[in-house]
Formats: sequence, C-alpha cells, structure tokens
Amino acid sequence: MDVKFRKPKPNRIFQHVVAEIQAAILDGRLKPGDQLPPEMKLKDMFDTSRGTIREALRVLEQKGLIDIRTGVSGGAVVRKVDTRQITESLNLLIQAQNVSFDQLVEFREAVEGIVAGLAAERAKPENIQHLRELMASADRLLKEGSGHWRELLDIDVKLHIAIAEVAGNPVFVAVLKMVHENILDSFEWFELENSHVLQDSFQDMGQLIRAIENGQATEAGSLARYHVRKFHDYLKRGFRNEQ
Amino acid sequence: MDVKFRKPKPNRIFQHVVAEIQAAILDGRLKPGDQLPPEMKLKDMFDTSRGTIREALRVLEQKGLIDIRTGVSGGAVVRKVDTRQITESLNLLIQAQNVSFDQLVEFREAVEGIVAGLAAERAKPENIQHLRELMASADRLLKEGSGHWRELLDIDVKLHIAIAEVAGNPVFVAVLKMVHENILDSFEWFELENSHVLQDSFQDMGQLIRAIENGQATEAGSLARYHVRKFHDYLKRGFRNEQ
DNA sequence: ATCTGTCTAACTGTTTAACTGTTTGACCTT
DNA sequence: AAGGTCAAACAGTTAAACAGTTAGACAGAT
Repeated sequence: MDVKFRKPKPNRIFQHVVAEIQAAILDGRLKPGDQLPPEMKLKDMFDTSRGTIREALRVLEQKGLIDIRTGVSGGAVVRKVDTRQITESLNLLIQAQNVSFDQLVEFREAVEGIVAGLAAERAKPENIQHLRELMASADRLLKEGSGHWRELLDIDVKLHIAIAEVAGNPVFVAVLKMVHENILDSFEWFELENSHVLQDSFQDMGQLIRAIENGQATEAGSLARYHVRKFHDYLKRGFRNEQ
Repeated sequence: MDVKFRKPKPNRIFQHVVAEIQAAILDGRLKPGDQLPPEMKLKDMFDTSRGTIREALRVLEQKGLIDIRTGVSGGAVVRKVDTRQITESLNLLIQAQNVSFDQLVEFREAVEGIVAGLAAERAKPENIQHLRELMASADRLLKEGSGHWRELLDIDVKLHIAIAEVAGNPVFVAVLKMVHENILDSFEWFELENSHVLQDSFQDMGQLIRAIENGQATEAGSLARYHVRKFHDYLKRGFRNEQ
C-alpha cells in the first residue's frame, strides 16, 4: 500500500492570520517600512477577534517580520528580514545544548579565518575606510588608558562583524553575531582594566586589516585565526598574566 | 560628560513571562517533556491575565521552546530545543531574498571543509564503522537503480551530519543541519531519477570517508569542498546534463 | 521665529468573563 | 478484550472595557 496519511492540520485561526500576513511580506505585497492596519481594522479584515489578531502579531514579531509600536502612528510595521532571528535561535540552541566554551571558540576560530579570507578577496575602498574608522576610534580610546575597556570591547566586536560584512555573506554574519553575543555574555570583563590585552588585540586587528586591504586572503585567514586563539588563551589564563 | 543614558525598556508583561519561563527551561529547572501548569494556573502564578499568558505562550512556542496541545492532559509541554527554529529563520531570509542560494552554498562549502578536516583528526573506529554502514546502505540502493533517489538523498544528508558529529562540535552540527534542511526544501528533486548524479556523489563520499579514516585532514577538507561545489554545480545546470 | 508645555487622540497593552472546540480517560456494553 | 459513550480538563476564541504610550496640534513664553 502506497497511501500516505497526513497528520491533521492544527485548527488555529491565529496561525492562518500569521500565514496570510507572512505570505504578503515574503511575496513583496508588503514591503519593509509598510504599516499594517491597526488591530481593530485587522480584526474586521480577517473577521476574527482582536485577541486572535494580537496572538498572530506576537508570532510575526517573534519571527522578525514586524515591529510593533505603541502610541499614535503605532501598530505593526513590516521589518526588513535580517539575520537577527537566526542569531537568536542559534543562541537558544547553543544555550540549551550546553555547548562548551572551547567548542564555541573552535567554531569561532574556523569561521573568522574563512571570513577574513573572503573579506580580503572582496574589500572595496569604502569597506577599508570603515574598518579604519573603527580602528581610529579604538586608538583614541587606547591612548586615554584602559579605563575605556567597555567601549573598546564594543569596537572590537564591531570590527569583527564589519569584517564579516565585507565578506558579504549574511549567513557568516549571523553565526558570528551569535558567537560574539555568547562570548560577551560569558565573562566578567572588568579585569580588562589595567591590562595590556586590549592593546595587544587591536595591534593584531591592525595587521589583519592591512592584510585584508592588500588582498592577502591566506594571510588574513591565518592572522584572524591566530588572533582568536591568542585572545581566548588570555581569557583562559586571566588578563593579568604577563609573559 | 561621561554619563550614558539607556534606551527605556519596553513595558510588556508578556515579555517578562516569556523571559521567566525561558530562563527556567535554559537553566534546567524545566526539562524536555515537563508539563507547564494550565493557563489558568499560570495566570495566578504570574498574577496577570490569561490573555497575557497566552501571548507569552505564543512567543515561547514560536521560539521552539514549548509545544501546546489541546484537550485533557493538554497545555504547554517543554520541547527539546532542536534545529527547527534556525532552519525556519534561515528559510525566511532565503524567501525574502536576503540570502542567495550561492551564499548558502558558499557557507556550506566552507563549513563542510572545516568539519571534514576535524573529523579526520578525531575519528575513532566506531565512527568510521557508522559512516561505512551508511555508505553500504547507499550502495545497496544504488545497485537497485535510481528509483530510490529519495532514500539516497536522506542517506547523503545523514552522512554529512554524521561527519559533522565525528568532528564533535555541536555548533558545526547545528549550522550544517540548518543548511541541509534548507537545501532539501529548495528543490524539486525528482529529476534525480534517471541521473548519474547520485552515483557520482556517493563515489565522492567514499573517497572522503577514506581520507577521514586515514587521518588526512587537509585531504578530507579539500574533498569535502570539491564535493559540495560539484554537487551544487549540478543543481544549477540540472541533473540531466552529461559531460 | 523658536522653543517649551499641555492636551488630545490614535493606537497598543492588559483584563475579565463567557462560550466553543479538542482530546483523554473512565466507565459501560458487547 | 475491544469498542462506544460521555464527562471533564484543558486550549482556542470572542467581546467589551479600561490603562498606558506616544505623536502631533496648539497655545504661550522668550
């Protein structure tokens, strides 16, 4: 017998509302920035209750398809689909699976190596310009001393993500954002104060950006991996350890 | 002035309910299979309205953290977090055309290359045994002709995931599942019938497994990348094209 | 003319109570 | 033991009301 029986479909009106609105967004009828009608209007359009509409909007919001605002001119606005949901759902998966820090670092090292190589192949002058601007910010803060470790950390992350964006593949960007969020959340970073590690780290980044600028893909990959490994060795040993 | 002002926090009770339940799941207080209290109980526990609880449950469901059932013994049950949400998130990006198929393949190629290299470094005899068993299944089906393309596709994916599991890093496993599930969903595969492509593909896999078994990390990485690229070239040109 | 303060209105966020639909399991019959 | 019926425990939906948020209009002060 070759007949397949299908699981009965769930009988939930709000899912139908989700599907309709999602389809309108994905097939281009609704574009980023477009405002959906207010809840009370949607309830009439779908001939359902306001509560059901609200539930559907919650799901669409969690899918990253809309933003919801309160107040005048409020309501649901269509969002440009971006990598945020991948990063969030990967984060949940990583947290639920108790992925070890070493495993995360291994993944990071591999991916940053690839991304740096691609960035070296694809960088345009305006990309390099942006990277240099971030580096210049970091240099200014470094000159003021390591009291600015919090901002310097932010810039470090911004640099890594910017390099991933130069590589031009959103999937790499999404996974690296996940990695960085997990790493940032995993440590108390105050020990960076009074430590040479950030100086050291930005020196590495400087070399990496030069390699990218010079189109040296293999060199950039190596430098990126070296940088990641070194930084995480510091994390393990503590920032105060001097050679 | 060194004072930083923070963006006001959204004032939504349901998000607080989401956060509390999510935290209980992620820190292990709630385990897969555990039943949450009924809505009416949760409303008392959180001292909020039933509607607000429902909205929170919608969000948790969309995050893949719970399943909700109707009827006696119904209610929200904690789910084992799996790759379903990351797959869906990536799928939305693809449908919104913010990730191209080429970008997905580029990501896949890079990651499969890394994973194959790690697997070659880490394979144990029982791992190789498992890979060989999957290959033996494929060989049997190949001998029966290409009418079994559906099962053969499944085995191909299983092989790739098994190699990732030999590499032993759950992050790589997760992202590869995400990729494979989207690739599987992106095509009508029936053209594989009457095509040599699967035979060809499993021949590549055989070589890859040998390289892994022999601990040849660089070779395994190259073979994996070559295999991915070749397969996707077939996808682009159509499976019937003969050289 | 520009800025500040106040108020209104347009929306979302939440609450409550009621009804409807789904499903499991207890119990009875064959 | 198997099948049917029914009740109860739940989720799904609805409607109406009130509370909170926010943009913009308007008036007054500088």
